[in-house]
Amino acid sequence: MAWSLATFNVNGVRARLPLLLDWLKKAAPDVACLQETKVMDEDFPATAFEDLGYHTYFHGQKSFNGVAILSKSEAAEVAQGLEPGDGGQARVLAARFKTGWVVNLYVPQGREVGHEAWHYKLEFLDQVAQMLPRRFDPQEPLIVTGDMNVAPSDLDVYDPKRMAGKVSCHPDERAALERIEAWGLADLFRCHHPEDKQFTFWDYRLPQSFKRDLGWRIDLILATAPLVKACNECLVDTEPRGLAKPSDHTPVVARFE
Amino acid sequence: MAWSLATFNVNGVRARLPLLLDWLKKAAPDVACLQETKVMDEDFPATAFEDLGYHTYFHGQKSFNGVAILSKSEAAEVAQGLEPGDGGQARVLAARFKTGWVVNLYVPQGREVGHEAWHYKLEFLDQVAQMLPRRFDPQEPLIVTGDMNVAPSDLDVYDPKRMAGKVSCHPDERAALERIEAWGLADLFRCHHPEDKQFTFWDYRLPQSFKRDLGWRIDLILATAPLVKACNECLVDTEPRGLAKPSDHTPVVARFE
DNA sequence: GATTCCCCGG
DNA sequence: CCGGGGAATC
Repeated sequence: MAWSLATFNVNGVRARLPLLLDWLKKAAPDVACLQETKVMDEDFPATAFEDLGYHTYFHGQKSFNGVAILSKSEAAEVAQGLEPGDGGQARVLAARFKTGWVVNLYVPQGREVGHEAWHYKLEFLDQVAQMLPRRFDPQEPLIVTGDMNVAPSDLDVYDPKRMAGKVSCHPDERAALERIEAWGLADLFRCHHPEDKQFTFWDYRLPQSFKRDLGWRIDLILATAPLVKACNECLVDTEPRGLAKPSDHTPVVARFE
Repeated sequence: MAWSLATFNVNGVRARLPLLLDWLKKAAPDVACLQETKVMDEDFPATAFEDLGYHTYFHGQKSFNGVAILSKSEAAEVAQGLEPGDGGQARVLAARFKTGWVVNLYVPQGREVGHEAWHYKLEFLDQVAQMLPRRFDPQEPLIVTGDMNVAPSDLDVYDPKRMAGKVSCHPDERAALERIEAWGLADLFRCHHPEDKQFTFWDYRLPQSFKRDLGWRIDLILATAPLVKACNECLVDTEPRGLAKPSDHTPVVARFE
């Protein structure tokens, strides 16, 4: 049976609620992975999503970070956080459905290369790489998705020369992402669009960044072999970024047969 | 020639802009006196009002207070502040039109009876009372309007027993307002509606205050004899308080022949 | 530029 | 409850 999954860094679920609900009604993904919900669990607007027929799973904290999974079908199992730990930050939420496990990540942004936050980012990516073989099997259906805060290649940034060696484009970050993929995950968007310069994030601070398409592709849907095979489409839905009061990110959607 | 004047404590011009523009289009007062604009002069959204055919006069400060006068006709003279002074707070703006002077006041709220801010409120009212005979003639057309933060009588509060002696209902505040009126000003709403319990302000903090009509009449239009005579209507326009994202106040409108 | 929280003031 | 402002983060 066909199904679809989306990832969307909403930059505040509460601030994004009207836009997000409209988008869910239209796009109707079976599973939606949200990042940067920026809300404590007791304040998560669960009923708004339940009204649209979604089960809601969320792992938040005050002010920052926060991840959620919305799903039309109920999860058989849910897991929060990373082993051995993710520094008390709400950045990882996984849920098991009939279609397999879905791991939703909000990878640290890292501030600047060399900054303490950047070392934490590399450590975080490394912990993801270590967690995968411990908990999963690359032969089984698995999605690892979210805001990776890494542009996998120079095709994935608007100005690779200017960004070379900078945060999100640094070789150490790319190597860390490649180690995650090397275990047995493929970047679905890139599988289906090997040449496309298509972004998922446009910085608010860059004037007219979206209009001028000065962006980054850092929101990824990675999948193990069975789901790579089953995936018949993976696209960036650029519309929500163009609406009023947008997130700085836009959703990525994958469809499976 | 017939004309109309309105007073409206907007509680933030910028936050109230859509509602305010809609209301101005509908009600189309020739003169609108705004209080609590809460904006510095360089950030006053003048063009939005100019697009509706208003001249704009404003006297603001950062964060608090702030008064403005919008007028379909140009002012011949404009004066800010009180003599000898109003403590550096932007609470007074006067403008002279062909129809006479209009003095727009945002009287201090006073926090609590006995509080330093309350003494400042009494002092402010006293300064208004002293300024009137110094600058104006009660035989000439003059409007003194705005948020007086005083309910003139027990008819002007939802629960006079509970409010007796409290801020906005204290005898000293009422006496100060009466001294202002005694010089030669009449409360136009009360002239036209001697018995009506009609409010202009409903506190956000009281649950359902507007729905349950738990309010105060503290926004007044006072006029000298020639304009009392010319006034054929004075009403509270209750509609804006019922809309989405309302101010805690609603406009009062007077019409003159 | 746009979140969030926390403070002040009504 | 809601406005504005300031700090921190991305």
